[in-house]
Amino acid sequence: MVELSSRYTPKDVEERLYQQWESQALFHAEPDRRAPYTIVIPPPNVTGILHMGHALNNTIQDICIRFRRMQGANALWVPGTDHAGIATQNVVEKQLAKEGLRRQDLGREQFLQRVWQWKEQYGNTIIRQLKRLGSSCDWQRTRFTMDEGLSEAVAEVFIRLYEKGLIYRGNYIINWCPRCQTALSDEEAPRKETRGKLYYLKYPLVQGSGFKVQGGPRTSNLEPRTHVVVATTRPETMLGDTAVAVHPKDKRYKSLIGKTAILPLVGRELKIIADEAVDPEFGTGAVKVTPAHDPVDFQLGKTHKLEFINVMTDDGRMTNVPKEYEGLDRFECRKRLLATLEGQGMLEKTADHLHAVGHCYRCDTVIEPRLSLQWFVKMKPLAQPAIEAVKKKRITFTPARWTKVYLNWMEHIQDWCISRQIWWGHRIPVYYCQRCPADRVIVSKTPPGKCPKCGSTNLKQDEDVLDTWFSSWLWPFSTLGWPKKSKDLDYFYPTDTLVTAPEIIFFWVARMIMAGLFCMEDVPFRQVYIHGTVRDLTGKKMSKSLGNIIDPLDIIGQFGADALRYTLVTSTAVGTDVFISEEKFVVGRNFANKLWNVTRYVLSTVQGSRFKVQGHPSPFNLEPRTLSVADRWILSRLSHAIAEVTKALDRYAFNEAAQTAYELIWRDFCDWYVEVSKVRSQKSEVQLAVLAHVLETALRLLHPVMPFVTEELWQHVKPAGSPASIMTAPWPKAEKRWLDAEAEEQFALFKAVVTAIRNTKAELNVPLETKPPVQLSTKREAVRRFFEDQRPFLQVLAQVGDVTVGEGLMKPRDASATVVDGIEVIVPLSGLIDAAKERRRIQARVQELTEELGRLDVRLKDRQFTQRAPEDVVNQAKQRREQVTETLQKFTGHLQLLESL
RNA sequence: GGGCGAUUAGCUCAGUUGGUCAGAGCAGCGGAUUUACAUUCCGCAGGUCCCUGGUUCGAGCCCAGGAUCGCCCACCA
Repeated sequence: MVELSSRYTPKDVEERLYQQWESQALFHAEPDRRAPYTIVIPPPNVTGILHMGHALNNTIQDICIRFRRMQGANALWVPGTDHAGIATQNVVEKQLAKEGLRRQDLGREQFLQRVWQWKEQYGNTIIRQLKRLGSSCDWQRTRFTMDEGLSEAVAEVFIRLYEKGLIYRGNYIINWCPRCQTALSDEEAPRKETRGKLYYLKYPLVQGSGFKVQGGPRTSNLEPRTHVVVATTRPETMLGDTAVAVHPKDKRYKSLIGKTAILPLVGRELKIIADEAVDPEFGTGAVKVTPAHDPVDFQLGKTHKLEFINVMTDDGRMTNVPKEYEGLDRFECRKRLLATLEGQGMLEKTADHLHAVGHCYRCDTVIEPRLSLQWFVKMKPLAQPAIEAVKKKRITFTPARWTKVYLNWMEHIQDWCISRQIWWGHRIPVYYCQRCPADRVIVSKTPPGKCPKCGSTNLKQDEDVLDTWFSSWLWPFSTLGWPKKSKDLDYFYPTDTLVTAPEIIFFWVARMIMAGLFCMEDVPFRQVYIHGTVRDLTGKKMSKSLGNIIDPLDIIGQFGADALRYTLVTSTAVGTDVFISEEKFVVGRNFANKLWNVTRYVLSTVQGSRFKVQGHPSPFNLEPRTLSVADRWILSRLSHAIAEVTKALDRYAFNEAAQTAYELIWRDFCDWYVEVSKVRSQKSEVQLAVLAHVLETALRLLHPVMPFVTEELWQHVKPAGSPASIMTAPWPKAEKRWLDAEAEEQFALFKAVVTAIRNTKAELNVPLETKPPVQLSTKREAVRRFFEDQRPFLQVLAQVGDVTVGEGLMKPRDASATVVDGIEVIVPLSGLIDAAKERRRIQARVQELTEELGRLDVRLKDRQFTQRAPEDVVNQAKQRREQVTETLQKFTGHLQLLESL
């Protein structure tokens, strides 16, 4: 606890607190008698640094967990990182490259040592940043997907799946990244709309295959057909073509079926086959078939027993091709090949073509679909129960629309390629006996001593490692001890809430559900909240390549983590995207500052009184009779706010929760209650109690959103017998007995009258210190009595002199009168304003404005300006012109009024 | 080719089941400085709630159609 200075300095407060929180293990949770509440943190990539997406994600989770913790739940939030196989390996390889080394130079073992070294040194960055953000994770439980226990879980689930026949190895077309030189799952190879070309290639027909065409491509109409034209976006793959396919019902090609074409440049004979898979509408209706490099062609190859010719190496160079192309990069080969074909007149035409091309999600290299021997997980049997679980609402999505997205993906799920040709990761627990046939595999958690079949000790482990997600999908239970039995697992599983971004639904959410049901026979969590994407003000996703990143750590440095959290959370309605700019964080900072200062004020009023703010009894029992209307009003507002914030947090409406707390604290408490309180006798213990109580409660109410400032301030105002930290203080209860419709109505009336008087004074530029007498006229007797009571408050808040309350009061000729809620507010004006002085002031201002208007007019009439200057500059000038005109009119009105006085 | 979301004040956005919902913040403008807070206070917003129909006593809010923008999914080479 520190002395509260006049300036709020989030940096100092936050720095101190977050280190305290960490060392005191305040967020540690063990199974006990309380109801558990568990939240699953998406383990961030170990190479990652905190970006806005993380900041939003973790702020939301932290709000949830702090909210539940205060509600008395045994709240557990297990933090950690995943090993991010490809990304981490890339990082370390880059490091090596600076030393002129490749990973192969070190060898597998040494390379892995380097990666571990790197992990020890840098892998903690994001964890540290999450702490700085205020995340109240159980840091003692921090896990890493390569930890011993989690690794065991990976091997265990591999074996279980294998034994159930759900893991298999086979040659299929997979997504290959030639840069990372590994296979990728479909999810890791997102498709991007790409402007490409569609090349129309002529494949000559073997003599005797030619014939007259009926309505084929126009060029060959009525001529003896000498060739068939195929269209392709990846011409280089033609070197691996082993057939040409057409649709069986396509009249244009009917008589070509069974004939033979010649592959240009190579000279290979290609059978012309018929298959329903061919779309007669696309291209020429004839398609080249490259079974080793395209998923559809692969299928064709299988059905028609074609040859599979792989024409590319692991790094995307050509192989098994004519000499002049051997060893060329795939795109270089494409260029040269097209040039040659064109020279030979074999390139019929080139058309622009928009298509979706897979890109590596780690390095953005264009994916090469390629035939390769890999391990796969059979997904359909795993997906079925996962679909059921969601359909039966054992898991619910918020917003609900994501349910459909999830179900749609699950229903069309493809098998999952899980082997990766990298070194950093969980090595596949499979061994091959060198003496037995190659397809004989031994699946084992630990290296088997000898082949169970032939007894040979010459065994070799599979070289590949597993997809990182193959360990992440076990996170909800592997972090709690699975496959071992544990108290934690019994107590905390299934967990309650998962908070994540939409792009993670397929990668992780869906797979966790499948893994949970498979391994634990229960869902891993009950609610999934999908928040939005963080975007800049133009709606673009924040990304390094666009250069529109706002660094959360930067914001924390400038405005504080509380400000960051507040602004992020108020900028997003349930499940909508978050649009932010740097200025928006000022709002959060100002709010923290406001809290700081109002606390200072409350503490200062108490000083010297018998009332003790810190340690005052709570819940306090006040006699309703002793409360003023303002007291009753603010207590009522407080109760409403508590109910609303609680309800909002229950339904993930974080923006509404934050907004409600903001309105209560700033608009109601600071702007009105505190101001009113200044009028009353400082010795009023009732008032001091209300001030302290409302402030203290509001701090608790806001704590999940702004943990640092609320913790610090709460230490100064907490009631006797409170816990050491606001984090474990009870969540505020909405006291029904404080709900007070009458007080709310009366105080609203009071505010309306004050505002009306302020308006009148402001309109006429009555100096603040001038206190005009005011008459309030109304027929309602109760209202008259009320204002009689409120006279002193009215005088201070509206800065007025005598207040006359009556019925049917006469309005003097030179008085201003406004009616609010049936009350006529009469402010006599004569003698209030030094008319001459005011007239001079206004005239001077009018002159200034007139001159400015003149300048603007000249400018706007200048064609050079209006036509050549940037549009927004011109618009700005126009806008300014309107403003000036408006202001001038206002002043003219004032002048007229002054004349009439 | 499917699916989803958005369209409300100059800007960024709220508006839970249709009836004080036409709002907030920022920007702008006019004013205030012996103040808990200038990271402040007071006052000022007339915006066809994208368009067109429909349901209803009544619609930003429900329905149908359309427009614009954005996102996701899909093996048309």
